[in-house]
Amino acid sequence: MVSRAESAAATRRALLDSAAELLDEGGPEAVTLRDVAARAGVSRGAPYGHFADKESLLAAVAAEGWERLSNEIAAQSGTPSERVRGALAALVTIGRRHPHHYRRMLGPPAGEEPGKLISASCRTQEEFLAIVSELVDECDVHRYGGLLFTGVSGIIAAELSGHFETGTWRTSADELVDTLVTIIADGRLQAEG
Amino acid sequence: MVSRAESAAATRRALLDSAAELLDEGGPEAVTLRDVAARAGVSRGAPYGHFADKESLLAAVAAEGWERLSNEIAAQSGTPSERVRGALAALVTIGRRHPHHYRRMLGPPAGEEPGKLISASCRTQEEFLAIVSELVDECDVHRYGGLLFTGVSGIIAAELSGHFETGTWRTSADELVDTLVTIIADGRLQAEG
DNA sequence: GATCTCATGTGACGATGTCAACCTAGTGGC
DNA sequence: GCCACTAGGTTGACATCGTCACATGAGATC
Repeated sequence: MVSRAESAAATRRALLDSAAELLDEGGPEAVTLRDVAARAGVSRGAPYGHFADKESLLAAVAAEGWERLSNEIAAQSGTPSERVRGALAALVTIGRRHPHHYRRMLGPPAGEEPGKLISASCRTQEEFLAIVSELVDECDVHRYGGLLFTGVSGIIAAELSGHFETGTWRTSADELVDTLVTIIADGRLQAEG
Repeated sequence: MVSRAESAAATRRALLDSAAELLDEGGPEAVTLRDVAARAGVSRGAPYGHFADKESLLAAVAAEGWERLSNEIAAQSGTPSERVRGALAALVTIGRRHPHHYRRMLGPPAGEEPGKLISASCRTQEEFLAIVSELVDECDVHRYGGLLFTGVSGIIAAELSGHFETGTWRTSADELVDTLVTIIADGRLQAEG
């Protein structure tokens, strides 16, 4: 026997997991509220007891992606330079392993309560800034931190859209990420031994 | 009296324009094939005579966005540095004026014939690279050109998602774009007088 | 043990993408 | 100048989907 609260929490969790799976497997158009519910073992109407609508459910999934990235960033070790590279590598990895999830994270906040997704991304970015602050001058933390994060996001987004398979750039996303980090972190102001 | 070919071409154009308008006005979820057709003055089924499906129509709209950007890039004048900044400013402007259109352009190629969208973006990026090649060493053109383009894309994408309104980065998209361009074009290798 | 309270199940409705069949007005051959 | 042809356009129909109002039943509260 399970308490009603436990049962509800389990359902909510199952809905989030099912939605994330379907998103990973078939992209946004494969995420059907009906399929999500079915995979979670509940009926069509059950999700509405936990989420306002489909977009809110997907926003919650995206928010959890930010949480995971935040944890991975916090778990980095080594020199500041290594940790910055590691944090950005975690972002890159999420983008490659879960492209649809990644796009949801970086896309426009949807659903009711868009603030939830925004604040989740904020916490992650603050986590990243904390590492950057050990690497560059105080006055440059936000400028270079923001440039690193949003720049790498753009590079990976371009990769996911196939912009490196065409031969136009004649380079790889990895090389661009490395170039960006090197220019900012190592070349521009080598604040580390 | 109009020839059949002219009429068909006009219908196709009206469909593209209507789709672009609806996309601009209400975002992707507001783009209904029925509404597009109605605004274009034709019936529900008419679009299928010109596009394989809804995604293909939106891909064609996105491709036209790349074409316009390509023209704007080609129209830049001044020093190489000014033209690079102008080209990137054109990208920024599209993102701000037509955020939904912008996201479609940079998003994953959808619909049948994804190659159409890819090749359109390629042409635009080659146009950009042509300018960059006047600014940096030959061996760095693709690396720095790609970094500039994808980096600025990411900065603007972050802005469109509200990541600069939260105070986390404590800076603006404009400053990040300027910082990136300055570091690469002016600071790193000032190949221009 | 009676009642209450939610989480969930179910029926229904409107909207939408898509297709098949039909229609119609330019088009080309005689 | 007439006629069959053809491609673009219209209409009806269908499956699917998000969403809501209502019913239901099992835990929670007294």
